[in-house]
Amino acid sequence: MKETKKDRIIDAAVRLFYTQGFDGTSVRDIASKANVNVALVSYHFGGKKGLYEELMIQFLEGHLTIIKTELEHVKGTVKDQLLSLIKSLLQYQSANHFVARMVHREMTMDSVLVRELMSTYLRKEKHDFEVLIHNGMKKGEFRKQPLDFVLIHLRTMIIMPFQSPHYLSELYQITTTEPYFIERYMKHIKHWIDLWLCKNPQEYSHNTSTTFLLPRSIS
Amino acid sequence: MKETKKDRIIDAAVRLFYTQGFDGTSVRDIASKANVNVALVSYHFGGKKGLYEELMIQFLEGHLTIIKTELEHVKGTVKDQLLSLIKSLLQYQSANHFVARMVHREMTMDSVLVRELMSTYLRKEKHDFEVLIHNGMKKGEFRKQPLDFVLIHLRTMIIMPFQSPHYLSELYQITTTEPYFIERYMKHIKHWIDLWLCKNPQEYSHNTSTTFLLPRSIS
Amino acid sequence: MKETKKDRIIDAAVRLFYTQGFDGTSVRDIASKANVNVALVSYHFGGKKGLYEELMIQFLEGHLTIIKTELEHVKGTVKDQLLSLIKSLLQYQSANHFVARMVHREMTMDSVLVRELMSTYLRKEKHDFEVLIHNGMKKGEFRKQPLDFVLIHLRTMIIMPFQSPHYLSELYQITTTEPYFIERYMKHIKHWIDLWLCKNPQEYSHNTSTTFLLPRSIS
Amino acid sequence: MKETKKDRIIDAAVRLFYTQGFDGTSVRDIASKANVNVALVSYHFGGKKGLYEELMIQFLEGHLTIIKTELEHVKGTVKDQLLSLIKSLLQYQSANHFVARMVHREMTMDSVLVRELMSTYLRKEKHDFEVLIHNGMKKGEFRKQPLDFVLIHLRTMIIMPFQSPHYLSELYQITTTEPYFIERYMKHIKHWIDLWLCKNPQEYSHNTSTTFLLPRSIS
DNA sequence: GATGAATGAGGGTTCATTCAT
DNA sequence: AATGAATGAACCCTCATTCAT
Repeated sequence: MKETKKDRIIDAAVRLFYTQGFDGTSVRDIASKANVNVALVSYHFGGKKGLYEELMIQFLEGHLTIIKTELEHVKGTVKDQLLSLIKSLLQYQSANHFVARMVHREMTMDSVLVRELMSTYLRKEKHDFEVLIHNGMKKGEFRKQPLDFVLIHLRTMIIMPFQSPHYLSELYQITTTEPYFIERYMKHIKHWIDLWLCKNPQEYSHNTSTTFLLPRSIS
Repeated sequence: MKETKKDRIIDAAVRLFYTQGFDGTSVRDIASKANVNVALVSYHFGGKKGLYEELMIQFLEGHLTIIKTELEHVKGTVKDQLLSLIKSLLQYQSANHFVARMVHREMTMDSVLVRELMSTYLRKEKHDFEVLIHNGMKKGEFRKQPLDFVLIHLRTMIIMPFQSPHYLSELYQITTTEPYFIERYMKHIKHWIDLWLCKNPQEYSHNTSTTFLLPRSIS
Repeated sequence: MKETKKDRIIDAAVRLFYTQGFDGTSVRDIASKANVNVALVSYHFGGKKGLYEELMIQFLEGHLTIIKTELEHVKGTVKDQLLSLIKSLLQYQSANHFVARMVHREMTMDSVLVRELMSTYLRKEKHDFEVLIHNGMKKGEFRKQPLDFVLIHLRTMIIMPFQSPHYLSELYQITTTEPYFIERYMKHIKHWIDLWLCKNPQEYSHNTSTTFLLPRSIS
Repeated sequence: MKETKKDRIIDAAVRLFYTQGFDGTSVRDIASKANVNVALVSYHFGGKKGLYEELMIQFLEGHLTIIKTELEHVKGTVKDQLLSLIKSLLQYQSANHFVARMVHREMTMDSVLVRELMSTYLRKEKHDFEVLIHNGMKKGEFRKQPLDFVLIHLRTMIIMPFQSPHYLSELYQITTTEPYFIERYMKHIKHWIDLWLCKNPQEYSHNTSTTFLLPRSIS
């Protein structure tokens, strides 16, 4: 059950890519952090780029798997399905938050790799969400409205905490990987769904335990 | 009135950093794209890093200037102020969309520079928005509610189109730099403000000219 | 038993530093003279500076080792010890005359490295000679006299032929690395010791086989 | 009577060459230390090398001038002439100790320049000393003996304090530029001349005011 | 599976100098 | 006399990868 050198490389790589990006990380950095010979990266992954792509693809495939599983197994209203799906995606990112940030950042690049991954994975993701929302409309649960900005908005909310965890922690002292964070954030998203998608929005009960007003320095 | 070599360097750098990131761009790339000697980068900016930071800081200071100017000059309801401010920020980013993406991406890094810039610029930005929203609450325009996620949500919406323009264009054929984009997107944001912040949300009139239903491939 | 590339680098470096000094020698010079890839210098020695320091330290440690060995093993009068020690040091420098000159020149610089090496190696050397001369005085072999200039004078004589071999060869056609040179020079030093240190100086028999009078061009 | 920029360059250059050597000093270092535009070095001296050579030659010509003047004007015994000459040379070097060390170090290089300067200046210097010592022998003041090592020894003593001032100050706390140093050192040299050159050596009176025995740590 | 030596390419920066002003 | 912009060459070093062991 021991950790292989290959695993050690992956661990080290994830952490370094997460912090410094792809170009900012050298194979030597990875190897030395993994306490492993430099040549081993090329041996196991066919080079730095191969390692990187493997990490990206692993993450994105897990992502798609989550979506697929959710859509197949969850019953109930479309809204329930949607909420369950979002929560799963948040948990997935939280469990892999190093890779998550790495992927989200890389996706802002203009590389051949990104273009390929977008065509392959994000297009699928987009399609699944489209179908889901569309179902909600057909069943009368959701208000009819243009889909594009809704989908984009939804995705942005799902991704944001793991794309800019640094911003949240630095300016709001919010740790996005703590288990309680997801619950709090889910309330926020639920509120958005009620307001934006649903026909008869429930009243949103404010969680008064959190910051309600401005810090003293402002008032 | 001619374009100096220093300007040419800036132009080239912005485009390359935008596409490939900081570590993915070499000074030789920049110099050759600017049709300029390599040494000139060090001469004018004290090195690649200096050039990069200068671009970041210029952008962020312009950003803050916009906010300050808006808050001082715009009259009317708080909602009007907020909408005007957001529109200005979108226009500013659109006018500098290369640098914008560059900055937004860099802000997801864990570097000393980022930490400094966050403390300096983003903290101020956060504070100004806090005051604005708080005013809206005091005057009874906005519903009272916890501020943190509202602020984060707001900022995410403002930044998103320029942080991931690639995603929008690739999957939705939306060009974020076209003038008409801002108007469309402003409607979206206005809707969010009405639903989320205001007490008596106006009815949101769907712009039926845009995609209403799913693409044919789905139905 | 073959010569490794590392050795080849050392050989080339020694010769080049000797001729052109540290700053006057480039790693490319070294690598190409050693018929070796440039990167290998950094690989084996951690860079040009590392290589340089390794050479310096190796030489100085050998130097100290000579002194220690001599002082431990040589019997007889103090004068005998002194003469034997000096001869060994001359031979050591002669055997490593490239590095010797390199080191002696570097020691005239005002660098952090030099300050460290002086504190470490030359202080020890000075101390050993002090003890030796002091012993000679206690035993009545040497005349009592202030030590400072004596030590400096002695050291200068030992070092001079290898610090300025060029001067000797250019103006006096004296090759400091020929074996016969050391014997000739030892007579000179022996004379100085007799005159300066010893109580009853022996008569100094001039070696009439060497230049006695001025060259014809003068007379 | 104001200091011209040209002078400022010379001052700065002397100090920097003295500390870091020729290759270790950049034109920018010099210009910035002199508070002067970089291009001015090329303008006034035709480049870095030109400046360097001018400094070397100025010093060596002053050196030769001293010798010439001394030999023409000083009367008395040959020994008196020699002592007066040596003292003048020490004072000259002391007055120009920055350049002195710079020149002495450069003279250990194997460059075309050095070869030329040796042929031109040091050969003359050697010749003048030869004549002087030879005169002393003819007049019966000095013992007849081979000249080569005597001349080399003499020159080494004259140069040493300014070639390795750092060694003296670091290990013996001797400041070679203090006025009193020359007087002390002259006694030492006088002693050597008495012992080595003269026929009836006077008794050497030890200056008991200086370190006589070993430091406590040794005894 | 794992390693240390070795490499060619390219990294960013500094160099001394030139030139128009 | 003096300058700031500009340059081509060279600087040292690190890069990802290969290969014999």
